[in-house]
Amino acid sequence: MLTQAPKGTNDILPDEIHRWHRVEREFAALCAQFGYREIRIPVFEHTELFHRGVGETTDIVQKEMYTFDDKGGRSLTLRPEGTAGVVRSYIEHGMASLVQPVKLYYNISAYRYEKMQKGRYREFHQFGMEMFGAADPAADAEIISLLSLFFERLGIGNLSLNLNSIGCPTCRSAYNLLLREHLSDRIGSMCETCQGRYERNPMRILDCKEDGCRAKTKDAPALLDHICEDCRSHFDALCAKLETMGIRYAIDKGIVRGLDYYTRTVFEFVSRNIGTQGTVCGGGRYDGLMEACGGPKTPGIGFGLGVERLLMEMESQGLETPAPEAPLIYIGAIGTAAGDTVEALCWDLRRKGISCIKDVMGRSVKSQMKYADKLGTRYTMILGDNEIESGRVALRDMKNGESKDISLESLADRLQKCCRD
RNA sequence: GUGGGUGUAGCUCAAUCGGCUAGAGUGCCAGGUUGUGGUCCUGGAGGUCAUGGGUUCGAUCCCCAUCACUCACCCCA
Repeated sequence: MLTQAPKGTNDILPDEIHRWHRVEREFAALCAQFGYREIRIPVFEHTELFHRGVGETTDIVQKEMYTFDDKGGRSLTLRPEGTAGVVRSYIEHGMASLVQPVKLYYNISAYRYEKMQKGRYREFHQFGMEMFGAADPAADAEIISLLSLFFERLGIGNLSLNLNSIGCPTCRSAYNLLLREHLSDRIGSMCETCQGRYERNPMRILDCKEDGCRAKTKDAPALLDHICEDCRSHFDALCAKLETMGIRYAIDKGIVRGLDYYTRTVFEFVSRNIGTQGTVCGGGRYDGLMEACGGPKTPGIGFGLGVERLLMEMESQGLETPAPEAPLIYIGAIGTAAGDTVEALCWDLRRKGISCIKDVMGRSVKSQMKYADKLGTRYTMILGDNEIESGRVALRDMKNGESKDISLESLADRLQKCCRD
């Protein structure tokens, strides 16, 4: 226990951190390019916020939250996703009075108490983005196009983009009536969960994986075919825009999205090669959320993108991220007197911005060379009494093993030139 | 929450049909004459054989439980 990370958590080790940096950099750059600004929100919030912002009926709220009381008796919860916190921040800081739309992005960890498996962890990481104030399908198109470009920049191919509209509260309640009617004569023979869904949220029945239930819902009406005129034209406009940009998508009438606050557009980017948890990114429009959280009526759209899954997908596609460069030079020392000189020399180089490594273990010359080799430094040099006296050293290029006799004084200049190449 | 698989060195894995100090490769550390890496050679450190019970003269091996890891269901990033 003492020496084991909690279930569902992972260390991100030095050997792999460059992959994270790469996608983080790429995402931040792209967001900036599209005019989104970064926001950082707390890891925990008042529990109430998630009840409201994620939805009482969701699995997340019902059984997956890390909730605890602090010493002041407040109920707090580790964020299970990012949107609710961002919405809270929007309201708290009066962002309604900022230039509209308000375009935000974030890079967060999130926490859900779940049984873990491939691609699903208790602590995981998300890139996310929210745009507030724009109800137009152009906003939906912008968000989706940004994602599409993100994957393109990373070299990720064949993620499929699935698209659906789940309408607005008005057309959804009309549809729910229709669906109940359609199922009324057979609901008795369906699974227990579905019977529960029948009253609460009949749409979810269509999402049931039980074979028996599936067969019985095969010919059920699809919500997409029964949305109102406004929702329909919103959806059609979005599709048209995607086509204009050459972004390929598939309409999937089955996407429901677990979170209660979604309206109209829902979408996901799905991978087929990283296991059952193939949803790399899921998002959609949530025009009712801001109001539900006590803010001004404000349309919104956003997504969450699973970073672990993104990295898994990249790995499965054989996309390598080059490891960062090794330090430029290793400077070895023979004897304690030389050690002091090397110390001073390194300090000088480091202040000049040159990356150099020296011995801190009092090792033999041979060991120091082996060490330099393992570090992969481009150059090495060894300083002893002779060098200090003559002011000249052998600068060794580790790639070809050749040494050049140079003056100690010229070292910094030479190395700085190397850095520029 | 339900079900399956797996737990031996930092890593990848052996072995003992139940029997002496549990092995290899790799990695790590150090040496291979006095001041120079990669290959090679030698040596060293490193294991409560996941944990706790049980069966047995004797368990790393058999049985049970627990825990962890892992995959799938549910659901989602």
